[in-house]
Amino acid sequence: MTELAVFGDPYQGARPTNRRRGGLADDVVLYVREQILTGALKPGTKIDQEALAAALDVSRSPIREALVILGQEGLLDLIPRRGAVVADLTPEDIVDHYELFGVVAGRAAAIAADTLGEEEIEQLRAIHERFVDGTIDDLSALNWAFHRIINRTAPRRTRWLLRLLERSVPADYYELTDGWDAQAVQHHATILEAIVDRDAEEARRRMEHHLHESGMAAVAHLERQGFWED
Amino acid sequence: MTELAVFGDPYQGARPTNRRRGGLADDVVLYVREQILTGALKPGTKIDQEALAAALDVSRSPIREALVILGQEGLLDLIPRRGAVVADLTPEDIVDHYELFGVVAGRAAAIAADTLGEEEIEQLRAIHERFVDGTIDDLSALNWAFHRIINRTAPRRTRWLLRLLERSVPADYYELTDGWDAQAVQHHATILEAIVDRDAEEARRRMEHHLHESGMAAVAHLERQGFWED
DNA sequence: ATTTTGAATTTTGTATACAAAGGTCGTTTG
DNA sequence: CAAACGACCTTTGTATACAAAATTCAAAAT
Repeated sequence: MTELAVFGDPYQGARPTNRRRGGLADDVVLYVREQILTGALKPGTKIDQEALAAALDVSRSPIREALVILGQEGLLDLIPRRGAVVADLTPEDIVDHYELFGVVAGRAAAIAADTLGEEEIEQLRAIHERFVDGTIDDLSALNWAFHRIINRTAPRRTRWLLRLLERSVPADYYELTDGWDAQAVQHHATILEAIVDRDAEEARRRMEHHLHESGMAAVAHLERQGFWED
Repeated sequence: MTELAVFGDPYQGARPTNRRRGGLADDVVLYVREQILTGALKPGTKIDQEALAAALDVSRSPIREALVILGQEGLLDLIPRRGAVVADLTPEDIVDHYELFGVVAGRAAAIAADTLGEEEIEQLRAIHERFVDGTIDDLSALNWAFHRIINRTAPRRTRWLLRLLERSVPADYYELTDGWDAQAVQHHATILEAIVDRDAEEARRRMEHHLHESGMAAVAHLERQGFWED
């Protein structure tokens, strides 16, 4: 019943971390995004290109490309001729972001309920079961794997948007919140159930709810971390 | 009944065209995006940075920044160390994109139904009426103004996403499709009605439907234009 | 004839140089 | 004393230069 990984773990897959190295700009993006999402860089802070370049020991070329990317993600405000400033990121923004995440992931879940193959549903169930007893594996990876299977079936543009929404928000942080796993297990169970029942609308609603709650957890976590202090 | 524009037309507002000039990169983005969305640049075509720089008479610095932006928008695939390629843009992609547009704009409409002030609803009605007889004004501008009022009330992150979805897709094109106006008028009427009734769920459904149909119109238009020929 | 190999060439990614707009701060002027 | 001005310095935006990876293409090998 639990044997299904013919070619290894079904969730072996390449999480962004493993993704092939691009240029220096990617490193800069990762670094600055981390700084922003951990609260090290407060909203309103101006990004000094020269200083950042010196700190990371690269030239301004990759720095500028990174700033453009972060600007597109909404983490920086790029004001022509006067540089980049860390964008506001209020609790309302986080909640809103997760709400958007919800409607898009909800769409993916609805599609998954309609189109997921039996084998894939079996994979989903297996991952979920591992998630339930939660001792053997890295929970964060299992969580990711669960959503991955659902999102894989979504059309291309939807997958693109999901990736975008996934990275421009604090993640992997709230997952450590005490009690989050228990809640997530419950949510996943209900989502899985709806998918098994081929009930697309229900799958959508439950996924939206799951992400709504995740947003609340993220806000709570950030507040606890003092993200909005000072 | 039709007088309400105290400070001029309620839809005088700054459409992206009027928006303040950034750097050269913005021009390049506009140019390349146009080329892609009109079909002048076919999917799979490689972008020669040097050639593009020469054609637009700028250096490669703004070119590269533009390519990064278009990559984030999903119009280009940026492959490290081997350049940018025009991304696939199939009918399914267009439909999917408008579907996403639908769920996000639907969220905005639901919020609008709950939070729009009476004066704003009055503005909406006025714009809609001008849209109905459709002779005096630029229909595209009125359409834009209608959605603008609804979207203005949405929270920041939602507005950000709407802007993103708006520009990375063929627009202002399908609007010229014969019969589109009539359909749009009907849709707008039903949306307005739901908002007046403060029926958030109905407003959401109707907005989703509106954008679904818009997507179909966009695909039909592109097909008619020979976007997918050759 | 097809594949392989390896210089020559092109093209990308990064660093540096330069011009112009923005910001600073002291002085002047009302 | 406050506001306005302007010379000076900083920082951005753009262009150019350079190093390294990728592509090309012709000759060699199977």
